[in-house]
Amino acid sequence: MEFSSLVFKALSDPTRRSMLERLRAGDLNAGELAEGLPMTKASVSHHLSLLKQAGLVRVQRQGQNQIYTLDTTVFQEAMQWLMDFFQKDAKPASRRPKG
Amino acid sequence: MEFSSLVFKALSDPTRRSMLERLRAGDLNAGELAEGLPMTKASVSHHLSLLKQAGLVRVQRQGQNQIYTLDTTVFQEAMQWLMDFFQKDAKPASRRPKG
DNA sequence: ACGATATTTAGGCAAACATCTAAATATTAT
DNA sequence: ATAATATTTAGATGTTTGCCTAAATATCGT
Repeated sequence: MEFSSLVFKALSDPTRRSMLERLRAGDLNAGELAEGLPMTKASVSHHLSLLKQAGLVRVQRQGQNQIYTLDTTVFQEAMQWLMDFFQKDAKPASRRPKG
Repeated sequence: MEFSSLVFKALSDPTRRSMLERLRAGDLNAGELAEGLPMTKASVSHHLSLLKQAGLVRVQRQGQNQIYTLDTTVFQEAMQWLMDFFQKDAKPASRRPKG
């Protein structure tokens, strides 16, 4: 699946957005991310997998825990796509390193 | 469905993103938006309906045609949500560069 | 009003999604 | 090696999505 589709699809679910928002305050492991959510840890794991696929989070094992961290690079790319809609004439898409 | 979910879900489909990108160059009617797309006009209409629901486009009849226009307000709101992930106001993430 | 054109709505179908339970994997402690 | 803990993966199920064809609606030109 296309990269942008993966990202926006990942962002289209309220559970996943809530997870991302909680990660703003600092890294959390899978169990912590599952706390307070009205679903099983298996389901949370599935959501995390989608966020990871989209590149919105990175994960790193620390003992028995998997620690999730925001990866803001992709946020920036999504933002850039949206921002382009405010430039009147430019041709769309085609991510390039700003030049 | 939640507003943000509607918006990101609308953006998560490549056909719909392509439509939005084409609308950047100027308003188009449904038929023009359907041109070159590998699907029926009925399917295009369905996509347009989702974009409209998300508030990403406005529509206005002109004779037999329905003219679609970008509505950048919602783009701005989505962008704001993404942008908040770069504000350092929250407690800084405890990230180790590598281990 | 009638027929042509533009577009949407309705009904149906296969694929994808969100969720669950159960089982598997990875790590730590004994 | 075994048990306990943390997390993911697999399999199942109901819902949603994206597409189609066929039918309905809206407008225009005659």
